[in-house]
Amino acid sequence: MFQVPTKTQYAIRALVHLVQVKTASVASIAETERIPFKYLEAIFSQLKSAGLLSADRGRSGGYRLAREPELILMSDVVKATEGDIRPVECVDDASICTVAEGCLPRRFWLGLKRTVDAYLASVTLAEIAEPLSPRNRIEPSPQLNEISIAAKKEHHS
Amino acid sequence: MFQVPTKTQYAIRALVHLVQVKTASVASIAETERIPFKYLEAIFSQLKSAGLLSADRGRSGGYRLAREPELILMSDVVKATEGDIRPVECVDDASICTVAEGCLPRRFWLGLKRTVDAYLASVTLAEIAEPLSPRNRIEPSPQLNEISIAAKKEHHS
DNA sequence: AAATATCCTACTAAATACCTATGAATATAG
DNA sequence: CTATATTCATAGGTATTTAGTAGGATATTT
Repeated sequence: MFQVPTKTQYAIRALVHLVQVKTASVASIAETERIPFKYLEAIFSQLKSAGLLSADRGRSGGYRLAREPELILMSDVVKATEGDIRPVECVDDASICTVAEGCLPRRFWLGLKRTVDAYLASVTLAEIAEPLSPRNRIEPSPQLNEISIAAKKEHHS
Repeated sequence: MFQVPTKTQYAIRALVHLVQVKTASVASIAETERIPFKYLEAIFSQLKSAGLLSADRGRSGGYRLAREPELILMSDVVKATEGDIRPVECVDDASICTVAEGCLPRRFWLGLKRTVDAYLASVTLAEIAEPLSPRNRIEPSPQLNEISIAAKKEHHS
């Protein structure tokens, strides 16, 4: 479950590359990142449509980030390569939920969606692309979880 | 992304049913829950292997929960129907990560996995199967998120 | 004009999700 | 003890999604 498609993994690798290199052609990125050229071309097309990349055609053209990596959330990236996060159909369209039972399952799935969304939106491309210094923080998630669990326990008693 | 397979959705619906009915045959559950009979049979086989269900063969046999619904976590269910949560190969096997760059992406995916795991483990089957009273709480996730986001902001400043 | 890019459309291949079929093993009710 | 109702085991089969290819048109710089 929750296997992240290679498409999205490729997208992230390529974006990280672009953070460091500023601007590059699909061909060069595909080569150094070992990503199938034509596939990456298609992926970049999507990322551009989503407003994450800008492109210049022609000789010495190439792709570059459309805005600062600090302003690119990982949720933006995921939303660009795959669609919206929709764990179950009925989270959009409640009318499907004709099985009665007040649909607590639905609320469960909604909660999952919110949780994932929140996590993805809590990390920026800049954080992921940070130069490989031995002590870089970016520990948003472990703490996030500790807190969540603690909060849950509290609420329960 | 994160489309939850119908298999898991079926599993949950069927388990909820079993919470209320105590014991039932696959056929009866399949009919009332509108789940393909043979498919549900296969799913129950998995759930039994995972230790979530017990079964009695023969004429008035059927399935029942192997333990109290309060002790069945949704993470157990998901783990039973699909495997472990493995957003990216390298979260298990770090040796794949030969692309250098200290692999901050890997930490990002790990964080996602932890977040999802924590959420799934924070809800029990009992909570989802609660009788349909107008005011049943079970708001673990919305609050959980508010807190998380608040905490994140705090941490940021 | 030649070279090097992005861009566009269509296709194939592999994997996965979803479901069906057949029948054996087992227990119970009558 | 036999008919029946159940779980259990194995082997398919179809449809959808994911992953990747192919070929070329279009734009821009040198």
